[in-house]
Amino acid sequence: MQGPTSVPRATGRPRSAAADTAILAATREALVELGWSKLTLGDVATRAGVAKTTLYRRWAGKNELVVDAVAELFDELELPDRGSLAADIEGVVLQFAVILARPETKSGLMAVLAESTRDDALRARIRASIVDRQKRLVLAGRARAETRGELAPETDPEEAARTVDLIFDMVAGAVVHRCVVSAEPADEEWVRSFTRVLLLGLTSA
Amino acid sequence: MQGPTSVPRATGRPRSAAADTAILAATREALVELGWSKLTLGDVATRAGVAKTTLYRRWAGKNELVVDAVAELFDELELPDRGSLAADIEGVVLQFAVILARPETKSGLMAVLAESTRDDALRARIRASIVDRQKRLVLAGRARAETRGELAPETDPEEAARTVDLIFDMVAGAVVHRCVVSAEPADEEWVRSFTRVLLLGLTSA
DNA sequence: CCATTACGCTACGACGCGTAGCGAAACCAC
DNA sequence: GTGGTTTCGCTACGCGTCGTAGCGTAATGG
Repeated sequence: MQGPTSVPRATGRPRSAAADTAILAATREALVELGWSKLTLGDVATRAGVAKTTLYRRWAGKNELVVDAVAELFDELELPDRGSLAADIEGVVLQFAVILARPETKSGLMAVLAESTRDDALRARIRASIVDRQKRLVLAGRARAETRGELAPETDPEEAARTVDLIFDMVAGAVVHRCVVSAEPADEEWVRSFTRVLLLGLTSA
Repeated sequence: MQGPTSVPRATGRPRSAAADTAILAATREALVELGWSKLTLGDVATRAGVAKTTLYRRWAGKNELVVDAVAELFDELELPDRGSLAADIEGVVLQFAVILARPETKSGLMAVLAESTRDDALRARIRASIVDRQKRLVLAGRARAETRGELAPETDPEEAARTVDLIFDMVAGAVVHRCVVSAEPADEEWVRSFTRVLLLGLTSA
């Protein structure tokens, strides 16, 4: 999912990897300054120092380009061991909030999500590049909590999958809504309150 | 917040109210068929049977038009008394999910939210027309639960406001994420699971 | 050296945007 | 009625972006 058409030809002049990174960086820069609707591919090409045609040879359009540009922002998410399930969740939620606080993340992610409601291929690309990629955090956190004895190991795999999806919807949904719609900072205090409600709801079973 | 410039002139030809409703309906229809980015104001005007200039006399642009068109969709939300707090929440969450399942709601709402990240005036319009307008449901549900004795009355008004905001972020965020990002139906089973976690988290205080 | 592919550049038609100008229509005050 | 005022439908226009085609050049491998 990284980059455009990831099929390297055996012969001929190879594609410039530097151009890829320059284009994606220029896209994020343009997202910050212009937002989604005023972002033009010609402007991105100029910022990146490449020709507009080069951009069109690698990406089909605005949507695909922005998905790749935004996806890289989420790769820095980690799940450091903070000793308890509550602390682990607070940590990763706070990281998520920091990334979402950036204007390029908000503008880009929301816009491609809006487009994905009428474009199944785009939605699949988003899921593969961003959503499913980060669901690993939920799985890792659950596994770590089970080894600590904080959570009972789930026997039914289908039920476990449903729970993971529910947690992901609740965490990502609440943080996005807080940052984008309510437009107020998801700071430590808010994250603590949210984590407390979530964890109490999950463990009071 | 209803309609465009809500200052009726004392003299002169009055603005056609039928044109307003026709334009908003045409906007929703175009959102279903074309989505946000391919929606053009010329096309909307043709569908509504009005001139393009008439449209520009009432709305400043695509953003404001779609906000008003989408806001009407949420006005049908109600909070019928179902006997218990859990049932009340399940009912309103399910209504919310039904509205969000419509393609015009998903495409329109997500798009204007994306634009609002770079436009403070638009964000204010969204909050006034949609978000704050529906926060009444949370307040009504809490009040009803207090009279039932299911919830202890909150004494600190500031703490109460924070709790209402948190609940709203969790409910709206989770449903939106489920419908738009996960792209799976927020059916009765999912709503029951979600409500159970939310309610247990809130009442285990 | 030659085939192959990527690159930069220019130019082009197509299309939506947002506005200006016009005559006709609908309303109110007198 | 009559005049003043505002809206409406229509046409036309300049502007900017889109996405593509064509060309010569640069970079790789056989």
